[in-house]
Formats: sequence, structure tokens, C-alpha cells
Amino acid sequence: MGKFTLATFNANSIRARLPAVLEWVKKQDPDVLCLQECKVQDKDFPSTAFESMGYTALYRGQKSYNGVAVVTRHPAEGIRTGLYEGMEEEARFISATIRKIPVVNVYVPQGVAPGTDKFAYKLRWLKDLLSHLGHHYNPKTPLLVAGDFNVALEPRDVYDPETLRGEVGFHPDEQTILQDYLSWGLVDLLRKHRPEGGLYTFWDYRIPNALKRKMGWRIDYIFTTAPLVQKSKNVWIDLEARTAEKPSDHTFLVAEFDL
DNA sequence: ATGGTCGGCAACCGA
Repeated sequence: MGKFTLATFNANSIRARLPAVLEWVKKQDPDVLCLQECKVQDKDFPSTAFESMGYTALYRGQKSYNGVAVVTRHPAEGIRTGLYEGMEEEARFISATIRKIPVVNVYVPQGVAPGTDKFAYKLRWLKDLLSHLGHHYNPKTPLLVAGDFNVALEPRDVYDPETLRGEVGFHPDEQTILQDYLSWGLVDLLRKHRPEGGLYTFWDYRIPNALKRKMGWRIDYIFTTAPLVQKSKNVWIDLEARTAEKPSDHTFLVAEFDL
């Protein structure tokens, strides 16, 4: 028995957010932090900042866009980058085994708008991620899948479901695929613990005072399989992290386990 | 009230 916490955060540039992320890590002391949209090439990733706090950073980035990282204070093995063979540079997928638990961290394509090539790519990416999970893992064994999925699954996951229905991020074609993740055996840990609406992890910068006006989306997830659902003690969205001087458009989602 | 995002990176693109 022992406490184990995993958090996920779309940083929208790890370099712009580094002081806030370091402060959060220092305060919350997570075992594992999954980051998305690091927006930094590997040679410039601020790994020493995490190392000085006793963590190891695993990362795959590219210039300007995307980029994922797993920050861990335990040894990691079996590190994989790239959902597709030969597409590691896309920098949307990183996985590693930590304390014998496979951890998969993803930044799902945003999709732009239904009907576009990028939307079709998003749907394919979501399907291929589930295929990847099915090929490599078993829902009867421990598995953690975290990240920015860029999809709100249900009406309670957005501020105005009637208006937003059919838009990118709240489209039935996206939701149908994400529902297949649940059918396969993944559990949306936030919803195991917190069924109420109004819980969001993303606020569009383009909507003024979106946080204050409660105009958010819940598009970040921590999924896990049955053996870890049993050991899941609590899940929360950390809104205090949004009070930073320059907040990301997302905030931290945290899951605590008793392993 | 005649404005209204952010980050990367160098003119806009992506979110």
C-alpha cells in the first residue's frame, strides 16, 4: 500500500509555463506528470529543472507545435514515442512503464472543424490509439492513459451543449470513438469520483473571462483499467493553478491511487 | 465602450 498520484496538464509551451509547473510539482509532489503541447524541440527541453527536483523527464517534441512529456520521480522503462512507426516526430504520443504500470500520454489532434482533412485525421488518430491500446495492453491489467483528447464526451463536459453540439471537440463522430475506449475497458476516472457538471479543464483564450463565466470544456482525461479503478482514491481538477500570472488555457487534472 | 487571446517565432499558424 502506498500513495501514487498522476497528473496531466496541457502546458501550452513548457518554457512559458516552467515556473508555474515547477511550483506546482513542488507543492503537489506528484509521482508522474504528463504534459502536452510542450512546444519545444528535444534539445531545448528544460530537463535539468526537473532533474534538480528529483524527477526524470521523458519527452518528444518538435519545433513550435505539439510535444509531449512524462515527468516521473520513479524509474521508467520501455519508453516509446510516436503512435505510428516512423512518425515519432509528430510528438503526440509517449508511453513508458513506471512502477510496473504502463503510462500512455497523448495529445490528440485538435481537428479544426468537422468536414476538414484535419478532422478526419483526428478521428483516425483516435481510432488508431484505441487499436494501439488493444494490441499492446489488456483491460484486465493495470494501465493508465492520460492526456488532452480534445473531445468532450457528454453534455455535462461543456458549458453549452445545445449550442456546441456538432462543433469540433463536441461532435458525435468524436464521441462515438471515445465511447469505444470505455467499452474496451477504460474508466474515465474524473467521472468515477465526480459526476456533476460544471467541471472543466480547458477555457478558450479567445473567450474573454471564460473561467469566470464558467465557459469551459472538459477535454482532458485520466483513464484507467479495472485493477487501478479499484485503487483510485480521488480525482480533482486543480483550479488554483489557473491563478498563475500567465495561466495555460488548460489546467491540471490529478488522480490519486492507493497502490 | 469604437476594444476583445496566447505562444512560437518572425509572418502568420495553430489552438
